[in-house]
Amino acid sequence: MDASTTASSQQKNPFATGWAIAEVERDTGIGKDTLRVWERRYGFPQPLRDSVGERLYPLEQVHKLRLIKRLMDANHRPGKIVAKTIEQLQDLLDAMSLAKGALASAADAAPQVTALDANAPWLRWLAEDRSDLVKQALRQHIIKQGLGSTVEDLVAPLCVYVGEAWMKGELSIYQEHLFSATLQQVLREAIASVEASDPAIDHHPRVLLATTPGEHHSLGLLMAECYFALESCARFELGASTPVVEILQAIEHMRIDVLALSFSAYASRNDVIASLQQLVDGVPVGVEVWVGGSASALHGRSIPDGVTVIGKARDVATQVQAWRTRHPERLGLRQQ
Amino acid sequence: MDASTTASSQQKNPFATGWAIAEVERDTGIGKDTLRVWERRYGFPQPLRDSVGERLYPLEQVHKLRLIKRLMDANHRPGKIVAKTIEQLQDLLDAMSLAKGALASAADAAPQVTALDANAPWLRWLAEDRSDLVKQALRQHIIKQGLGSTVEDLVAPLCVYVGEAWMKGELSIYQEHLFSATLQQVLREAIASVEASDPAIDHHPRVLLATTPGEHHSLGLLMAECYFALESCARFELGASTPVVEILQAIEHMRIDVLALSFSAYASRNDVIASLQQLVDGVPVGVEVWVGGSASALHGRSIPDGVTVIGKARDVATQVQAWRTRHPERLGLRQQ
DNA sequence: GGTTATTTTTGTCCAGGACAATTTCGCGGT
DNA sequence: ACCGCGAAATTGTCCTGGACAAAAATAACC
Repeated sequence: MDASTTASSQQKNPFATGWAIAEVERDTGIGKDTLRVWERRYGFPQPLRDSVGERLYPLEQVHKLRLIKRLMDANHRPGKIVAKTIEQLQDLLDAMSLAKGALASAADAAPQVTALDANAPWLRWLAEDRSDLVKQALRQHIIKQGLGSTVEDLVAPLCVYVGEAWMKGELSIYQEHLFSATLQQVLREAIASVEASDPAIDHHPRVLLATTPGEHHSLGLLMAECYFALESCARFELGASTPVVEILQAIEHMRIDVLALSFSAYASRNDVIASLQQLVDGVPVGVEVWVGGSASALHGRSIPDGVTVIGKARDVATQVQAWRTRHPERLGLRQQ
Repeated sequence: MDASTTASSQQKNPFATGWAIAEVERDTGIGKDTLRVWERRYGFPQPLRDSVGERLYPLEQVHKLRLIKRLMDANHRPGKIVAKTIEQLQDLLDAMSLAKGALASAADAAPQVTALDANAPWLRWLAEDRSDLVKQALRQHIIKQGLGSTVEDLVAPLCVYVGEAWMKGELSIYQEHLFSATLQQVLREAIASVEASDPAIDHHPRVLLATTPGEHHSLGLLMAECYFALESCARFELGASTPVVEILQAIEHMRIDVLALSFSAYASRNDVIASLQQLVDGVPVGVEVWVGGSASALHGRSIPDGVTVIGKARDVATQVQAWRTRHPERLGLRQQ
């Protein structure tokens, strides 16, 4: 299958025995200090040394480090997994996506199944790098079924599938990046055309969309934005990984009514709760905090008061309508 | 009600006397090791210590470090400038930017000046969070002057201005995020409409657009994409911060002809060169590597062989045409 | 069950030494 | 004056091994 993929990556030195520590850090995202301390504590990685005594990581170890990083992003702890073999790690990755799939289908089976049928070709297209076909099919679905249905019934489950396929190693990172870019393109396009044909005069609530530091996935936010656009709200995208202080400042300066946040499945429980707490404490009175995403912490009971948890993307529409009945005074104001 | 929890709204420490070394590294781009060795050798910076003995850099020293970094990007040597006062450094910088301004205006005075005049209102709009006005004006400019001219004469200088304004503290981070999002929206919109009305049959060269790990700014890439779209190339966006190995894999699987990279001004010299070296070494024969952006390392002499440095965004068009005359065999192939 | 203490785990920091890679300098030769 | 070329200085990164706070897991408690 992909036995050939490793060939191109090594042609560096006359003595291509491995990578220097700085290169490994860049590639895996694991810091130099961390790499050294793992070696000391767990005995892995165990790099060779060059003529000067500097670490030289063989390709296989770099590969294993990449797997470990994936698992750690999914809240595994290094002490438990670093000693395992590559096969065991791969099994863990597979098992993880299975467990998650079971959980999701238990929660709401119906949409999963319909999406599943439709997905078969999608995943193949992605594996074959035919993002043009994906784009085309998505556009068609939007025209036939509408943006709302596309997001809920197609895009959302598709994201789940891609995440799982990535975990299992069926898709590589670049394919995931490509998928994300493709999706963004189509959704933004759709949002623009919704906006262009929007007859609404009033655009309240004014919504700020953001992600807290450490959360780099912004697809969830984009999906939410689709619904806000359909409800003709004024939307302001701060993008991923914005410091809490900056979010608060933006809310004040821009007379925001609703702050919309998104947390992906791999956000750490504490980060989620701490960020939310900081935000609800710092937000001016009258501003609401809505949060969505697949982070498990959102379904717990330790969410701070004053936070509205949005389960399914479609519920954004409901919430907007509820907000409007709660705030009749804001309507009819012609703003900006 | 939760007056007791106000502790969380506090920024960081009870004693906010300075920044930790990791924060300084992130902000200045100077590595931790380097910061420590400067302290040992030159006596600067001389951070305070917290209760545990860890370095705490006062704001003034961080500011001075920023100035030093800028001078070093312009080929100054640390041993010569680290001992100088802030005023002396500022003088050096002023002299430098004067020299460069003179150089630029000698080369092509007209666009510089026109852009500058037009900017005054733009910056004010940004400071007042009127991204709607920015968006509208950009769209108008595209219609009147075309996408190419808009990118080169408006968007590019605007980015420079925003970067400077941010350095001077006239804009906050959230405003920069907002600006970036606004720009992206308009440019993507323009690219889509260029693509829709593209009569070309052949779409070679096939271009992969990406950014190496650590580089989170993708605006430069988007500007380049505009020109690729105008030349009706097939474009594939990998997005920001993609590991080198993944880029190489994508190139092989997708039969890419040209890899387009971008490095922002904040990229560290070594990262730029190391990544480029790894890429040209790993790329299959026949695939070209083009690189652009405001990173100072690109103008140095240590760029690996086989890399094409693109100075101005407009030159992308020239390069594409040159590529096509170099590869007559690829033209006329109807692909995907 | 849910909340609070205690223990373990884990990432980052520190000091001070070393060395390769780059740049500058000194010098002789065209 | 210009150009090459070895020697010397400069500079960033890597090394070891120790330390500790922040976070997570576990235990203990109400």
